[in-house]
Formats: sequence, C-alpha cells, structure tokens
Amino acid sequence: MLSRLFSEVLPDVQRLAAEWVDDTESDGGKVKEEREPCHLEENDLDEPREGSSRAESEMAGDDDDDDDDVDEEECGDENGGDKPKKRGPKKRKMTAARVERSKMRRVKANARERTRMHDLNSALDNLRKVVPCYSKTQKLSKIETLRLAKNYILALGEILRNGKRPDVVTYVQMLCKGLSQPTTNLVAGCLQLNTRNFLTEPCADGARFHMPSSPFSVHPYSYRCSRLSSPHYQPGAGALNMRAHSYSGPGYEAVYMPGGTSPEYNSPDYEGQHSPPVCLNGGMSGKQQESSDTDRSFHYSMHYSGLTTSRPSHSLHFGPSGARSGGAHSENIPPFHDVHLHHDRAPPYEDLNAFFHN
DNA sequence: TAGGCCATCTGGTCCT
DNA sequence: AGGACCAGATGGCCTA
Repeated sequence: MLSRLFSEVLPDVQRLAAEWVDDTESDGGKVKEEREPCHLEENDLDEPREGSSRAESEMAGDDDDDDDDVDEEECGDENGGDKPKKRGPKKRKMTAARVERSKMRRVKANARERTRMHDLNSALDNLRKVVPCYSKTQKLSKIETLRLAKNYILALGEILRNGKRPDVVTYVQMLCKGLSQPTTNLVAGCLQLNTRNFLTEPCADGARFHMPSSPFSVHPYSYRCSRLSSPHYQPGAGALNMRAHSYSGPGYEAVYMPGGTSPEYNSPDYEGQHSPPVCLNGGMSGKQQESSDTDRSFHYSMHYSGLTTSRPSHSLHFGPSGARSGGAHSENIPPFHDVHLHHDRAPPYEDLNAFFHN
C-alpha cells in the first residue's frame, strides 16, 4: 500500500511543487514588468530622509573621476602639523558631483530593493494560493502564510508516511499548529466548510461521510449549526478552541472539543504574539465585508443547511451565533464566498484524494 | 490610542 | 565594483 502511495502520489506532489516553483519564478519576472516605476519618482527623487545625509557622507569614500584628485590633496594637506596622520581611506570632500552620484546610487539601490521585496511578496502570494485556505480578500499575513505552509507540508508528509487518511480533526490540528487565533479560525472554517459540502450527501451507511476532495476521513461527529452564545472556552477541557470569545456581535465560533480527552490545544510552536480572537464573519478585516448580502445568503444556503446530525460526543460547532441547531440567519454568514480550499486549483489534495478514494 | 501589518528607505555585509 | 541579501528604522493604514 505504501509503495503504491509513493509511486502514485509522490510524483504528482512533486510535479505540483515544481509547477508552483515555476509559477513563482515566472511570476517574479512578470512582476518586474508590471511594476510601476512611479515609486522611483515619488520616493527616490524626494529629499532624502533622515540618514541619507549620513549615507552621503559615509559613501563619500567612493571614488571615481575628475574631481577626486583635488579632494585627496585637500585631505592630505590638513595633516601638515604635529597631528598624527590618519590611516585608512582618506575622507573625501563631498562635491556636488559626488553627492549627485551618491544619490543616484542610493536611488538605484532603493529601486532594486523595492523590486526584490515585490518579488518576495509575489512569491508569498503564490504561496497563499496553494496553502489550504486561500482568500482573495482576507489575505493571510506573511508570517501566518509561512506557518501554514510549513504545517501543510508536514501534514502532507505525514499522510504520505502513514498511507492513510487522517480524520478531519487531526488534519485541522496539524494545519493550525502554531497559528494565531484568527488564522486558526480561518483555516478551520475553510476546512470545516469544505467538509460540510460533502456532508450534505450522506453515504449509504449513514455513518461515514465521504470527502471526495479531501485526504481525510470524517468521523461521524455531530456537525451542526448552533447558536453559540455561552462561553465555550474551556481551559483544560481539551479543545481546539477557535472561539471568538471576545466578540460580542453576531459571529461564528468554530469549536472543536474532542471528547475532552486530549490536552488543550495551545499552539506550542507559535512564536509570535497571539492576536485577539476573531470571529469568522465579523472579526476579520473590513475587506471581508465587501461581500453582498445576496452572496452571503447564497453561501449560507449552500453550506449551512441540513447539516444537523445527532451524535453529540464530538461536536464541531461552526454555526451562526444567531442560529441554534442549524437555524438559518443569512446576516450571520461568514464571507466564505471568497475563502476556499484550493482544490479547484488541482492541489495535492486532488492527487492524494485519488489515492485515498481508490 | 495601541498594536499589528506592511512598504519603503537605509547601511552593512557578502558574493560574483 | 556592483548587486543581492539582510535587518533596523520609520511612517502609514487598519482594527479593536
């Protein structure tokens, strides 16, 4: 089984990784073309900021042409008295021409640095598109993108090693390890939403849900929309807690409580500061709120209806706070219309899935 | 208003 | 020498 796994899946994963690298590289070139040159005029031709004068004086050691000879003579003559001669490169007087050249060098260096950072950001954007949760409007921060990418790679590696599908909870835990609360909310929401799409079509046995485009199995947990008005944070009770406990308005909570048996998920790898908990609909940036109510209603009807099952031992609460047990309140829909798993981009999921469902 | 995130500038260091 | 890379500083924008 494992050999089959590696023979069938690994080439696809490698191919996708190579494609992504190619994308990144080609995009980097494109960015260079598309980059507007306006910054150059705006910034570089401005008066130099603080430090520029220092830069000019320090860079005065640069040599080149015409007026340099005169400057060196001047420096040497200053030591005519009993003062010890200074060693090292002689300080050269800043002539107007030299200042101009120094400025030009700085301008060019600034432009290169901008280009470099734009390329880096472009690569990060490409990375955002291939990690499990991608949103056009709610971009993961740079650091969170890198963390999620790392977790994603580790998770895929784990799947390949084990040769079996993890359950969705394990998968979410792997992905969200070390992520900040808002990102955890977002990723868990994405995954949960994706799960729900397939949960609407129960299997024949009624006990196990299939996820045609996900590499993990789904426990016959209870998936329900419920009003989560009471405090859900239960320290020590064992929870991957994606609750937005500080948010008082209409919002969502994604709370996983795996039977209260596992230790509390506490993001041990998260080195940075923890952002305040954020709800999945209202807590994110205003960009998310660009979505229309129509869109929200549509997605609500697509993803949040008819999802109630009966087993409460493990529950993934991911419902609008205004709806208990699956009640529909379109005003509380998280704007997931632009948040999606990247399955439609033929991610490794697809290939893995082909294996897992064979 | 504080904190997070980001873009940009800048100077230092290393490499080719 | 010039470019790439890096890290610090700074200021703007946004959100809670």
